[in-house]
Amino acid sequence: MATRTDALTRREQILKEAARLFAERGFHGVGVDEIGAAVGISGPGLYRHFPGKDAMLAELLVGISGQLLNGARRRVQESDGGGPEALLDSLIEGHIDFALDDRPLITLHDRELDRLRDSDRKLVRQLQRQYVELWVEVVREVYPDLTEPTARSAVHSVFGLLNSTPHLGRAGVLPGRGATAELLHRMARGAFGSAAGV
Amino acid sequence: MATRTDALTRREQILKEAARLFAERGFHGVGVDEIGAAVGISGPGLYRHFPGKDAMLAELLVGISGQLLNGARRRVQESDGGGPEALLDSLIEGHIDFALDDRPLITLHDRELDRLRDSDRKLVRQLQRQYVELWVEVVREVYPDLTEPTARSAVHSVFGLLNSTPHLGRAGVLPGRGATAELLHRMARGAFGSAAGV
DNA sequence: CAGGGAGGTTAGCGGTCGTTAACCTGGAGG
DNA sequence: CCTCCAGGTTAACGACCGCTAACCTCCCTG
Repeated sequence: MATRTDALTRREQILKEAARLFAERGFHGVGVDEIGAAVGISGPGLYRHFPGKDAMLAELLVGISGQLLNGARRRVQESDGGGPEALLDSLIEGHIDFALDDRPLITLHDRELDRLRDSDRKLVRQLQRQYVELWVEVVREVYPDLTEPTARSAVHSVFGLLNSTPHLGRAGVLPGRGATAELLHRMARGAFGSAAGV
Repeated sequence: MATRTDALTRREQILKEAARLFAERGFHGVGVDEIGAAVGISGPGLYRHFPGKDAMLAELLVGISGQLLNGARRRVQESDGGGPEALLDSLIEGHIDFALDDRPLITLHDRELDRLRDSDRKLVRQLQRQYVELWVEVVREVYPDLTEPTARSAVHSVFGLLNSTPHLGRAGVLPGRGATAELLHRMARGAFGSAAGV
């Protein structure tokens, strides 16, 4: 998942620090000078890499949505034989990995969407919708009693549950990463099960 | 829950509209002129009611946290006899009512906390912590196998689930309010149950 | 009926922020 | 060795925004 070598491109450095700062203080709460300072250059030097501040946010949000969707599609394709239960577990696992490893991005994901230009926002929304629909299909295979609207609501709610990781202790004080992942996984399955008749 | 009559005070109007705007575009993304326009006065007229823009956000966030905590405490006191299961159901119900009826406030609640002055932020955090601890105690009575850190993580996660309502269809297209509340309630209970051994 | 405060108004100041302009510099390539 | 460009720098502009100042006008009260 890294670029080519282990070192980050200046461009990737900028995106990473911008994501962190946007998540911490909000898009409007961070100045370009701060972003520049975070990567060791100052202020307008950023404009050698991005056409503007908006473009950084757009690239981050489109990247997040695309990454989630692509990961889910890959899991669907690699799941021949395991059955829908195993596939749902795989989707949950993938989402949890993302939520635990890229907390700032998860935060941005549903917080700063409205700051995008119309075209970018529509693209992100489309990617998000496809991701949701993919989940809805799998969930309804596992729990056939769920109607489609109910399944969709349930999926959104489980996303809320899984995306709660930024609120779990600023430093991962509580249990270790593995235990947290397991807990979230069990709770997600339990929530889906209770959404259906079970 | 209204003031004295049915009509809102100018001050309450302002708070309500400010909450909506802050939730939609973020604290820094809304200007005082817009807030004023939303209540029919323009710009600096707001300063007859609040010492500054920050004060509006502070009052909103402190109000939210206090309202949640007080509601929960009331439910605890009124629950003599029902047993912990009924009490947990009552807490869940109260939180769902709040999440469904005051979506903008729920959004603000965990999004703009960092924009507060230190003292206000500490107050809000303290109220939030008390609210969480109250839940943790009740949850551990219902599911004694849960360790305290696990129960706390589970509570945060269930909050994430319940607070997902802003993402469920901008207009309540899907099921009706009652059905949504029921669904969220079942999912929350299922999530707690699966967090414990069940 | 005088007067005064509550609750508006508009004009404008001061600071911040995104962006552009103009300039500099080290290192790769012919 | 000259050139040139990628990737910086600082200065500065223009817009916007929070807030204050100064002023106006009802309406309530003694």
